[in-house]
Amino acid sequence: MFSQSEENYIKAIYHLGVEVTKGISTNAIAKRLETKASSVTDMIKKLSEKEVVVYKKYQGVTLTDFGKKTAANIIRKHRLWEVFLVEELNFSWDEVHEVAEQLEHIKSPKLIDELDAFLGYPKRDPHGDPIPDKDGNLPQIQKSLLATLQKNEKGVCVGVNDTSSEFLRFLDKQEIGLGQDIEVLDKEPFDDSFLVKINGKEITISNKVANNIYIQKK
Amino acid sequence: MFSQSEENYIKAIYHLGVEVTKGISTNAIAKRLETKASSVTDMIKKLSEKEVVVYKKYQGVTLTDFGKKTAANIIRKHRLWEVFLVEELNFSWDEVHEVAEQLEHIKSPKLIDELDAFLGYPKRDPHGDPIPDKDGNLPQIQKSLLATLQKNEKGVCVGVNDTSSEFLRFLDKQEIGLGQDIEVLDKEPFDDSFLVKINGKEITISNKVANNIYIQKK
DNA sequence: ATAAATTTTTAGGCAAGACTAAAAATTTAT
DNA sequence: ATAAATTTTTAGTCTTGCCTAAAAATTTAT
Ligand SMILES: [Mn+2]
Ligand SMILES: [Mn+2]
Ligand SMILES: [Mn+2]
Ligand SMILES: [Mn+2]
Repeated sequence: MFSQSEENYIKAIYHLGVEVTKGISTNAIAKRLETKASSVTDMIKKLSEKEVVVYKKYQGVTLTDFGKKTAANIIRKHRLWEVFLVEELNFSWDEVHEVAEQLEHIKSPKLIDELDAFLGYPKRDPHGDPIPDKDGNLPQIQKSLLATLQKNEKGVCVGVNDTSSEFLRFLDKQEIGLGQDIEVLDKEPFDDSFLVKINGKEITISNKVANNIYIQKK
Repeated sequence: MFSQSEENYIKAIYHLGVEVTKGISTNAIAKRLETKASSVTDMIKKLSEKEVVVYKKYQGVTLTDFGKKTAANIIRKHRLWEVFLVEELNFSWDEVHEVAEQLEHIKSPKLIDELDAFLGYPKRDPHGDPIPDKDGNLPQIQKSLLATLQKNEKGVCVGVNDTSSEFLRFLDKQEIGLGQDIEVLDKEPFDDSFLVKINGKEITISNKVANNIYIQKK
């Protein structure tokens, strides 16, 4: 069994390691967990002894298969709880993260499977992120950033990159959410902003925003 | 905010303090939490500084009003989660304790109120114990031990004293549960056992068992 | 009332997980 | 290629929460 702290490190390493072949740097982990590099080195050594990561001094870390599976399980719990909070307890998608961050550490073999069944085996969390299955398999869907769409292309919103409350509330205000159809009417070369049609309305979206919305082209 | 450990101490002191006017002894707390007396003394000092308990050396501790309210809130969370596990996630009443012991420490103002509403504001947990309201008020019901019933008296099962898995599974086997009608047909002076009628069946119940079942006379 | 037994506290330590400051290694710039 | 900058590790410390062993206080027995 892993401590809460160990689990947070494992999850951080997993997330930092998506689409990266090299070892994850000490500093990157420290930054993500808002801690100091020296603390990370300490923890890395422990995780290395527990065979969760492979670690060579100054080379960064990589998750072992065991580590990846462990990470997937924590993420599975995190995302299932997020679904529960939004679907059953009236949380909005910008309120769930902090609580799920705690709930993901609850240890109970039965709890998470029953929760999964109770929720109807959801495939994605409230932010559009896929929920790993019991064996840690994570279904990848094909998605692209709204920013990559060309003029007159259409897509449907399937996720967000930035999951901060600020951004999510901004999207709420603009009436942008998962499943929403989005059409690029025009691109402004001056500031790379987008004129899009959402919900029948035409609105302007900054490049930064367009780079934080995932869509599926259609 | 209190740490998980602090919360467990507060809860233990609360439970030990029910119907006791004197201070709760260090040893009693140690026994309940399966820890050492010296550890208890350490923690007691900390809780005393935080004004959760009143403590005089060698005199045991008493919860302050603030401490009582804090305890009630933890117990509220524990019991609401137990209801959730049994009512929604197919846990049986002997499986919930360990998980609720973890869930009770989740910090979220919104979570527990929404859970309460989601569950339909339950008044009692799966073991018949009352659920404190938001302000820490705990409705006391009138209940007595089955062992206090006289021959030919009847009652309905409203709770259990021992909440161990062993005892609860034993009750399941005997088909004894909350809401069950129980009639004392006879008392055996030799071993103080009881002949009772439950579910139309006549069964013999040891004195020990009779001292762990709460009933409401009728 | 004194002695014995029990309870409680103190003293000293340990492990986890964090931190600061300094040393060592690596990477980047010139 | 060397120097400068950056990253990473080490060394030493701190807090929390636990432990054992011993001392002190209280309670119980004679
Ligand atoms: Mn977490
Ligand atoms: Mn999410
Ligand atoms: Mn607990
Ligand atoms: Mn209960």
